[in-house]
Amino acid sequence: MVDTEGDPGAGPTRYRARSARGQGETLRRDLLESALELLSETADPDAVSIRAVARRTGVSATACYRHFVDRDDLVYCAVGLAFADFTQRLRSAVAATDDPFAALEAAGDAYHRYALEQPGRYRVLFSNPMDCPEETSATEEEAQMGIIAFFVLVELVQGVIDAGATAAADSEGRVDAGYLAFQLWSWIHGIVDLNITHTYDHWPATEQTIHDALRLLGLTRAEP
Amino acid sequence: MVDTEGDPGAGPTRYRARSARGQGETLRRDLLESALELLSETADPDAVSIRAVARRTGVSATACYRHFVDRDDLVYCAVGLAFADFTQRLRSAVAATDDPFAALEAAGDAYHRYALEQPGRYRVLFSNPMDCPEETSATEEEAQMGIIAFFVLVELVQGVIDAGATAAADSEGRVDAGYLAFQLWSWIHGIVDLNITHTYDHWPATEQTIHDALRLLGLTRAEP
DNA sequence: TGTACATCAGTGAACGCGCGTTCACTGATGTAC
DNA sequence: TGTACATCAGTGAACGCGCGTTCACTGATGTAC
Repeated sequence: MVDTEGDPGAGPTRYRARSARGQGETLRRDLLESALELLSETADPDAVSIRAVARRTGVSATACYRHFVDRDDLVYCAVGLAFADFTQRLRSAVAATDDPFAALEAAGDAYHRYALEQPGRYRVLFSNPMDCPEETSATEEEAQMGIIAFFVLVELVQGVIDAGATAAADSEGRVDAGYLAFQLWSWIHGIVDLNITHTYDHWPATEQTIHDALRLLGLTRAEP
Repeated sequence: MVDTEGDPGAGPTRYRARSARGQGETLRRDLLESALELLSETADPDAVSIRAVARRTGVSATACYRHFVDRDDLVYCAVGLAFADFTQRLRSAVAATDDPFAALEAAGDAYHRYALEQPGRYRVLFSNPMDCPEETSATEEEAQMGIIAFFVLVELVQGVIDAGATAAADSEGRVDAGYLAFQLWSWIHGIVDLNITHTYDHWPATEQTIHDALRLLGLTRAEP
C-alpha cells in the first residue's frame, strides 16, 4: 500500500528499518523528531497523539511504550527537546560577541527569528506550555529549561546595566535587572505572539518594534 | 440518577425543562452559556465538544443542531460572545471618565483584571483564537470583534496624544497612535499572558508593570 | 563448530472511550375549520 | 365547542472514527556451553 498523505487513518508515512540489537535508543530519537514535527504543525501539545507520532515514524504505536511511560511523557520530552534547541540558538547568538549591548540585541534578534520562523514550536514553548506529567522520563534539567532561559536574560540585562546603560527605572525609581528582564520578555513575547496569532497586514515590522522596546527600556547604548 | 460530577461519560449536569412553543431561542442562549463555561475551564476551543456542551445544558447533543450548523459554529459563536462581553467591559471602564489619560489607564486596568480574573476566557480570545468556520451562524460584526477592539485602543492613544502626552517616538522619530497602540497592546498582552501561562512566585505585580508600560511609552500625564 | 537459550526490538489484535453527525421518532401545543 | 392537523422542541439509537493502552506474540541476534 502506498503512503496516502492526508488520510490520517492510513498506514505509516515513513517505513523504518528495525534497529540493530543494542541500538534501541535510536527509535527514541526518531520518535521525538516526529513528535517535534507534529508539534510544529499543530502548535498544541494536546493535539499530538501517540498514534500519529508512531505513524510518522513508521512504527507501531506499541513501540513507543518501550521508551516513554505514556503519551504525556513522549510529548513532554519532545517539548523539552524544542526548549533545548531554542536555548542553544540563543546561546550561540549571544556568544558571537563580547559587547553586552550587542549581545542583548542579538538575543532579541534570535528570539524573534525563532518565533517567526517556527511559530508552532514557539507557541508550544511559551504560549501553550505543557504541564509536567506525574511520571516522566525527562530529566530535571529539561523540565526547568523555561526558567533557566529567563535567568540568562536577567544576566544579559545586568550586563548592559553594568556597561553603563541608562536603563529605565520602575515607578519607585529603582533600576532592577530582574524587573527589566521581565518587562523586556513580556514585551517581546507579546509582539511575536500577536504576530503569530493575529495575522493582520498593518502590524509594524517586528525588528523595529523590538528595537524600540530595547531602546525605550534604556537597554541600548545611550546616544550622545 | 444523580449528577456524577467528574464522570464525563455520565448524564447531564443540569436538567432543563423543554422551552415553550416559540421560545426555542432560549436553548441557543443556554448552550452558548455552557460553552462559555467550558471555554473558561479549558482555555482551548479545540477542547470543547458539542456533547459536553449539551450535557452541561441538560439536553441531548442532537438538540444543538437546531441552532448551530455544527460543533465549530457553536464554539465560534461562544467565543464571539466572550469577545462582546470583554469589549463591553472595556467600554464601560472608559466611559466612566472624560479625562483621556484616566480613560487609557482605566482601559489598561480593565484589560488586565479581565485577563487575570478570567484567564481561560482571555486565552480563548487572544492566545488561542479560533479560525472562523466556513459556515457559521455568527454575524459579521461578531467575527470582527478583535480588530474593532484594537481600533478602540488606537483612539484612546490618540486621545492622550491630543491631550499633550509626550508620547514615545519610534526609531525614526515619528509619533504614531497606531504604532503606539500596537506596542502598548503587545506589552500588556505579553505581561498578562506570561502571568497566566508561567506561574512563578517572583513576577512583579501586574498593576505596576502595566503602569510602567504606559509611563515608558509616554502615555501618562507628564509630570512636572 | 554446533546448538540451546536469553534478550532485544519490535508487531498486531483487541479493549473501551468520547467524539461529530445522521436518522427516524415523539409528544406537547397552537390553529384552521 | 370539538377535532384533525401542522408545527415546534426536542429525544435516543446508531454509524464510524481516532484515541490511549494492554496483551500475548514474533523473529532476529548475540552468548554460554
